[in-house]
Amino acid sequence: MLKFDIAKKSGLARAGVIHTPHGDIKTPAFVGAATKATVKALTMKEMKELGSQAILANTYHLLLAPGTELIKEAGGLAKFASWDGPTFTDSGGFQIFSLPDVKITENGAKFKSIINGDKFEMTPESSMQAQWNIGADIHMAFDQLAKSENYDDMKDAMERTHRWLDRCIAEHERLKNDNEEQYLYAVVQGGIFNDLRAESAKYCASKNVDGFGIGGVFVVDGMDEMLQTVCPILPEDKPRHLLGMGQEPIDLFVGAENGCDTFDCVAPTRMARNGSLYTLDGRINIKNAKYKNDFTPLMPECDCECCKNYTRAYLHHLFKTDEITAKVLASIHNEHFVVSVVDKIRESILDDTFDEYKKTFLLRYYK
RNA sequence: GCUGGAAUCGUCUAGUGGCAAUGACAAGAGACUGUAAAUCUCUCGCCUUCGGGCUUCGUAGGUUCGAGUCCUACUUCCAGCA
Repeated sequence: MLKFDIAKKSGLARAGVIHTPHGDIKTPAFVGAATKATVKALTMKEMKELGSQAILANTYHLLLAPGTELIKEAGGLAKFASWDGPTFTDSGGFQIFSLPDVKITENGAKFKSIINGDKFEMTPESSMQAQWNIGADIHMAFDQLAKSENYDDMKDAMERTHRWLDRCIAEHERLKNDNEEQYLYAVVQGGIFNDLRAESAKYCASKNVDGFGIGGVFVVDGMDEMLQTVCPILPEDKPRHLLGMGQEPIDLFVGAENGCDTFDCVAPTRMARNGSLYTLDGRINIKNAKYKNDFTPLMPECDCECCKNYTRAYLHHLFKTDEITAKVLASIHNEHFVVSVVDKIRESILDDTFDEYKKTFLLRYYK
């Protein structure tokens, strides 16, 4: 069983430590999205230096390239990517949601390769096998994230996710080896319907898993209420990962406040590549003409490599001339921004100043 | 000096009788939440009560119902010959 120590609780919120075979994660923590075993535009050294504690890769993408057997041969994801720290893998369930032409059957989901168009099927069993090959510390159960706002469709997807969870657990147990430690999170679904969310949380809570992912969240309007439904049902002594949330700082506050321990999101690095950068006063588009002559740091209060050494005018120039360094510096900043926001949330839980920090931060950011 | 060729939005470019005029880049702005994303969308002559109105394709004339497109002259540039 994955070891998770809670150091401090405050309402539903908690600060703790997840002990993985590749190291500890002090929670709440923001996990970097390393979909194809790399955080886009950043080296693992830069990820360490900006304060990232863990990364999350994607099973579907690594299955297509370079293949999960190769990652196993390389010694596992962390070694392959030269990441000295904890790792997660997402199951490929999100691709059911995001890719076109996905066919879902009871057995699994039929995908088309985005690389060469080859058709293949991913099942709960094959996702587990792939994740064991990849060798991340924490695996996600193969789930179905549905698009629908129709209750019956959502219920179908949730129930299938539950049946798939049982198959994931069985396959995970079968693949367990006494010499290896890899852990499985069940994923709570239910979309925008709180009664389904509650049902899914109860189902997942009843299973012998190491933690929980909460999925399909960004389709929800009012995450607060949904988390207040789900988290109290989940066992307190196991970690919870809020899948895919973190573009908006408020999501990190609301997530942590309601008992989520880890987060991942592609938005900070994607937005960085597109020139949308976080500051304490909200996001700015550094490509805008008004930054051409702005010789101040992107965010004076920030201690990342980008903000300590470069000006907005310089970043503006790098973006306008389409220099690779623009994306590197912007990614360092945005990733550092969300990582440090969550780190400060942790500190504020530990010293009982969460409410104050949340209020001050959000008031300024969304003024 | 002679003989050809060329001049279209900031730049390059499409266009050979019905055109406010093609495409690319540049410029201006927006989007992005378990990454098919170094991507995508919108604007890009002026005005508009969004119906439309007005002024445009080196300059000046001409032919025509109608000209960026045809004719004449001029200006500038390019190539070849002197």
